[in-house]
Amino acid sequence: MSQRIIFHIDVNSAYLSWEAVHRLQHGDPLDLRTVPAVIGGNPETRHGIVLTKSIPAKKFDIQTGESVFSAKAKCPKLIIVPPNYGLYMQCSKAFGDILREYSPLIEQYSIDEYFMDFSNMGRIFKDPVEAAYTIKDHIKNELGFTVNIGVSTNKILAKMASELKKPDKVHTIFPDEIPTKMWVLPIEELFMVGRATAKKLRSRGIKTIGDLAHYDPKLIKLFLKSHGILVWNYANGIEGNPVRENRRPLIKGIGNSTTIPFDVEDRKTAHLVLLSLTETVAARLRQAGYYARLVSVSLRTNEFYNCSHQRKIYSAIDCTNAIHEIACELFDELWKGQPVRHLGVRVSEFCQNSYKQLTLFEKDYAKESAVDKAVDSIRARFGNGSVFRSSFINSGVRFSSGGTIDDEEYPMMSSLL
DNA sequence: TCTGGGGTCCTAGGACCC
DNA sequence: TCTGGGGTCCTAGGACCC
Repeated sequence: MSQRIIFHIDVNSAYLSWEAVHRLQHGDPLDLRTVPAVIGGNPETRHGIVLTKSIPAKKFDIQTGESVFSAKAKCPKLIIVPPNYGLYMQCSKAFGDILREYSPLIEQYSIDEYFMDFSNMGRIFKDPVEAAYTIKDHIKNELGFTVNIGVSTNKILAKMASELKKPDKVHTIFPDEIPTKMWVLPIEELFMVGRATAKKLRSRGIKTIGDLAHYDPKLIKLFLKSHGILVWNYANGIEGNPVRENRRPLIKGIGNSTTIPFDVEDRKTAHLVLLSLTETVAARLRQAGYYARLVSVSLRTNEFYNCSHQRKIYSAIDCTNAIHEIACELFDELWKGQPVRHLGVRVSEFCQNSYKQLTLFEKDYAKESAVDKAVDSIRARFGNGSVFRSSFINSGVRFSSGGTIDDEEYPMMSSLL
């Protein structure tokens, strides 16, 4: 088999670039990419973290994930723009459509990243690096935002290459370039080495990707288990997964969680928040055509203590009330009376059919299911706010929170590339 | 002082059974 | 009463990604 050629295409400061282009197109004279700016949530509703920063903002040492408050302290003139996920979905799709003109084999990896298999394009494009420049410029000219393209022989090397100098660049990390381009980088830069792993590696004197690559893999496995083998292979550029066309993604779980604008101190309000979370979870579950056998509730206190509780159910369910009832029981078992900052509901362990045969002590949700079906179709036609439960009126809790159900879902990445 | 939300995968410990 | 392993299932929590 001949050598593969893989591209990784990554939008530079995606959310911020997309917002900048959107504003320019609507007559705003300011290009957000040229000034210190971030996409960030609203601190007043306790959603205040930085999601994406401009390159000028980066010069003030503003980090993704830090609080808007501290980012502002680093740069008082910082412009803060709220996220607009609908816009991002549109940009992501337009971006993918251009890529499809260059190779039929592309895989969306996240909202702003694609892999492309360029192995069999040799007849049309003489030099893959030249082709990468063409694609990069095509996207810039047609859509107005810039990308980095990494070119190599597998996904991990292509992905590492696209992370090198930004923005608007094409880089290669071919196997013979690993020592000069990848091994010199600090260990934190390696894909799948996060804070915890970096700390463990550094405590053993492993400071660069090269240090890890040369370390005895048996010793790495002793203290990092299977994850150690994964990152050791990545450090050596070893990875062989194919670029897969996005088939209907096999979803493993559906969840919805929210930081509540105020601390919840009573059961009743907590149950209402759980209902608003369950509404979207259950609707998405039904839309996917699944029934769930596991319900989980997660909780964060005002002191940032996290805990969760889950229950396996022996007849799979998809009905809002059934899921909500279990979520409330789980919450009541979990909650020790602390002020609650954040709540989450998640369903998983899917199957295609529910067993209609009721076991002893189980409720028949047939009527509720009929109501769910009717409400789903009304919301599909008239919008999510067209029907909601009266219990939310004057409660201070929003009737629906989290992801909408009509948005096209984009695939989630896994650690396996 | 402030610290989001959506996922996936892995591990450890306990229950239970043979 | 005290002593084993091995296997599966369930639950909680942690690590990582964007």
